Amino acid sequence: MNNSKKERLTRSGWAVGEASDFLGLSAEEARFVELKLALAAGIRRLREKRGMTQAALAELLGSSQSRVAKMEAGSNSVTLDLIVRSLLTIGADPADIAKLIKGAESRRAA
Amino acid sequence: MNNSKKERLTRSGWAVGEASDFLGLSAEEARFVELKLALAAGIRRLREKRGMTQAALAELLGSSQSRVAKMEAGSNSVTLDLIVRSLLTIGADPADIAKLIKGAESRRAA
DNA sequence: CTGGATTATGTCATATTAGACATAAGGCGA
DNA sequence: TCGCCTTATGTCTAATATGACATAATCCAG
Repeated sequence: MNNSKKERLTRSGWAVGEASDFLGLSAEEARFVELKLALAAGIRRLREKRGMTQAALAELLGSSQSRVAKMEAGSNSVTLDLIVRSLLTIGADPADIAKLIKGAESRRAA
Repeated sequence: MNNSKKERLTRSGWAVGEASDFLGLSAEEARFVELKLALAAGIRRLREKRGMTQAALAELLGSSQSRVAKMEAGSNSVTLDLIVRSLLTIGADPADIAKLIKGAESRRAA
């Protein structure tokens, strides 16, 4: 689904507020990516707050350090499922997740 | 990851509030499933509100009726990615999604 | 009840993601 | 600078999800 473009974009330094709609990205796709990035950021934040390394989290998840890295980078090779599961695993509850998602919307107003 | 159990459970008539932790489901897994079900329910609600049929939504999504059905059923053969994408496509914004997720938490208190 | 439309379920082949592993790159203290 | 620890990136194979198709089950107007 035309990944390479998006990938290059989101990968190389996109601020959360503007994975925008100017290339092939439909409005929904853009929103989807932002949402994913917001959650990804949440993982990193929580992980660091707990003083965990990526490797530690990976073990907790039964996954690998590399996947955690990709996850936190919001790489498009990782699914929302994995991200959300991870959030739950490090102790975020649905309310926290909801909050992260709300944060994703309208950083656009800026 | 021990799907059959969960599948049978969630499939055959599980109310949203209690995809609970009594079989193999870890607490996080249970929360994850509930969250997914809540979003799935959101899709159906929105779709019906728009007077769309599953087939119509499917076309809009570039998917198929059967997949939409599975999606709304919260089948574990559908990813959160697809569900969320669908929500965005029928016009839900991040705030709506956040709301749905909040709804998922603690219908447990009952 | 019958028929048309909608939704549910099951099964494929193909595409995408998973964890693993190797290895590079980036701190950072001594 | 040198190591050491952590994070980033790339690439495999196995696992899983995808859309498609077929077909059953529901619903409901007439």
